[in-house]
Amino acid sequence: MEYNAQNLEKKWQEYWAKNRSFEPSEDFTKEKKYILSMFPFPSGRLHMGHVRNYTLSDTFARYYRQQGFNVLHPIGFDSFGMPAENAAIKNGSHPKGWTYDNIEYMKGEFKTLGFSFSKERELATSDELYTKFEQGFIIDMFEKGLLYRKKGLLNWCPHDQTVLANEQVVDGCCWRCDTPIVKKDMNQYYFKITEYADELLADLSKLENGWPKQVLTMQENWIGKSNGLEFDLFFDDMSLSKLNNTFKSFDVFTTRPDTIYGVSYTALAPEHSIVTYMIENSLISEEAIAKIKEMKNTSSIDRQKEKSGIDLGLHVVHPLTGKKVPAWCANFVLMDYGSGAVMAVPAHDERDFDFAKKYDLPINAVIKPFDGELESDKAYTEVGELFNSGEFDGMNSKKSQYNIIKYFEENSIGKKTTNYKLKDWGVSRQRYWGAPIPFVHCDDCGIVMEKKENLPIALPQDVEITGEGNPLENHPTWKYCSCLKCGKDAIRETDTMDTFVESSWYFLRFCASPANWEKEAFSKEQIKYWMHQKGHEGVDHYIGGIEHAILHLLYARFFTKVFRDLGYLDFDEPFDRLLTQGMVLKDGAKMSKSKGNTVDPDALIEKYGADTARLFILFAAPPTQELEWNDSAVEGAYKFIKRFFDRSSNILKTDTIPQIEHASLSKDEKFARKKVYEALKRANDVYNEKFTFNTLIAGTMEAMNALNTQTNSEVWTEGYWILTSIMEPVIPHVCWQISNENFSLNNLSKQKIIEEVFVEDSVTLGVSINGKRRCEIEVSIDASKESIIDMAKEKAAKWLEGQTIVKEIVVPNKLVNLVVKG
RNA sequence: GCGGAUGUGGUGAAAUUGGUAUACACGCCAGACUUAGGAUCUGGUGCCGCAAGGCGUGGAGGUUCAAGUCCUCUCAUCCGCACCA
Repeated sequence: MEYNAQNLEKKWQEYWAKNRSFEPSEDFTKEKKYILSMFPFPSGRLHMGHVRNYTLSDTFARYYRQQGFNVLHPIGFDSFGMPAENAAIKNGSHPKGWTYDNIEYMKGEFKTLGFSFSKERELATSDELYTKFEQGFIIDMFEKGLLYRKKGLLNWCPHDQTVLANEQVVDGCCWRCDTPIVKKDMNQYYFKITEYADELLADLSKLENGWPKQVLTMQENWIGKSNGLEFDLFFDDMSLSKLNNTFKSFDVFTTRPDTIYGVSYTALAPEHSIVTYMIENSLISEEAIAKIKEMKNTSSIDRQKEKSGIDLGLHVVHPLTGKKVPAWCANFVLMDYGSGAVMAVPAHDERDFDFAKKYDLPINAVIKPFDGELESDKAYTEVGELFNSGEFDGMNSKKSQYNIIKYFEENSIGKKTTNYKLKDWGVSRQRYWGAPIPFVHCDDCGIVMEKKENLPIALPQDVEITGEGNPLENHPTWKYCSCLKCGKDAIRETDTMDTFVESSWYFLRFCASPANWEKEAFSKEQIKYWMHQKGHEGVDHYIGGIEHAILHLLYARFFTKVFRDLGYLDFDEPFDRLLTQGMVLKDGAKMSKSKGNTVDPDALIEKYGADTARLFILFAAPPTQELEWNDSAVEGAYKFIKRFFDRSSNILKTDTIPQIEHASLSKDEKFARKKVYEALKRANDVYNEKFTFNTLIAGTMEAMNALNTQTNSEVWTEGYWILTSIMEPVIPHVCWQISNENFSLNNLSKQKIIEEVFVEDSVTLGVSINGKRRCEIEVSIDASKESIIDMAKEKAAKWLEGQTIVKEIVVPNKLVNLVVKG
């Protein structure tokens, strides 16, 4: 029979659907595996990155099913978000229609790719049922004080007309549309993720064995913990009266308390409250005010280009020396880190040095190298010996930090503090296509939570999406309601939630039995089973792109900890093992529509079939590496499958694996068996530890090549019994076909390794002289060391002439090395 | 600047973790079958050299009987963060 990918694949896809082949069991006594790939946004159709992602998770899922595990391999759609609204504006469609049409199409693509997802647990985060439970969690978090509303300076994208979280600002621009963001003062809801900063950082150590180092480092840097000294700088009398006694002091933070005696000025952020006060009360010149205002309006990128500042004409008193130190306003001081003010030590900090040089401020060195001279043309930032530092003179600067902090604490003039770069997560968005925030604003009662029995607060369908303003705000009736406390007229919150809220708990929702979907988000028992087993917590294999290293993966970790503290679950981390796949490239660049270098999965499947697409993707590179697309290599994958299918005509039909008497076989037959079982060994290694599917496939190809050198049909049959089993996770359709025709599907299960095939009566050893390979010898497996050396000497006689052998090394089964002199 | 990775044939990549470098595949070359081949099968293919032989894992050293693998220095590329006090 001819290999016809299309017919054969369709047949098995129908079979799997009809037999509910991939639904997890509700039997919680079985050992489980939870395999999850990051769910897609329903943008319209799958791209190759998706295909790679889901091929990887599918391969794990199918393998573990064969091994007898109860496997949860769900999929859903991260279906709220801006593109649906943008499409609506462009095409005059409704975001909901656009989204759900796309979902239908993409589900069809999943099917044609043969992905073994659970159909019954499919969800879209824009489903009202999903919104209902999410809003419930939001209310819980508000009650616990983990969600709050405050007015503040926010990242505003003028193009998307919405607020962005800090994590969503990339190089000062919107992560989605690349528009430079501006700061806007407005009300916004925040999750108190900073309350978990320490735990989010500390628990990274629990992930060390399962997560890529790169991701751990990125999260560590993002949280950005630093320890240091915090203290107040007090104004001198003249400054006090200049400020009308409104401010007595301000707070500064430093990680270098050892440089305290070198402080020669202090600098405030342009947004600092003292600077604002001085502007409002005209305490500095018009010219200075204009300059500070300009600093504030400069984008963060431009602000980095050159340091500039204004002398505020104020002085503070140095806490240890009592000397007067000038106070400046400087553009390099950030308002949202620490207290928005710094002590400046130009002698030992590059930024402070640049600024001091520019404005001719004093530079007081207090640390010198242990040996060598201090250079005066740059800041000395290394460890050294303290001088000009009062009672701390002569100390190691690193060690002195402890003593100086202690001195501040003992004298109640400062304290040890920890600062984080991580900010609270701003979650409200001024857009329509998102989950409404379930609160009501009452003139008398303030923010009032919606009652859980009223959930979901669903989106109105009859909206006009114009791109101007918030459609919920503009809707004629939706926002008008009555206060849930006092009954008076009230206004519904019209902001919706950041879509990252949905993706922060979807992996928990998948644990819920569809039978209880209406009733509850998930149950503790279900979560316990799927997320917690054998000392491991979380999803067993989580697979997705590195681009989520911070955003999604940090938020999901935060939610897990919050849900734990709310009593919904009892573990700390959501993902036990994380596999970050590499990008899919073509012509050396990331596949993208704008570059016009995409390959359409649908067209590929139509031409070659899903098995070919899957095989190529897994064979061309290990999962974590970039994958360079190559049309002729795709062709090669197709040819392999075809050969694999054609040669199955050598198999004898059987329901059990043939029992072969190894000793009676010919050399080629023995070799073929050895190659087959080597492939099996390698497969176990790859699926459980290494995940380098390219080598597993190469092993199968080697075994195929070896089988083809002999004609024993029992050896062929055994070979196919095993090879179709280990390849089934990779190229499922053709393997099910071959297995069904010949083995009644009995071989798609755990396979036993037979050790006797690896036992050989002779072995080829390489012979090296001084480590240089010269020739090889074939020796019997039980040959003595002496006889091996004799044989080696004989065979290598040519290279040994006139030489004295000084050392003889035999590495069993590998090589002989003769060390000579002469 | 800080942090994380990666450098192996013409190409994608292997190497049992210190033991015969380049498995497997793509490409290329030759042959067979063919009216034909962008089909199929067989063989060859690291580089230099007619050969003997020599040289080869970004570069330079080192440890070792033995180094792609370990150590030191260095170069290049990619990614992330970045005036974080």
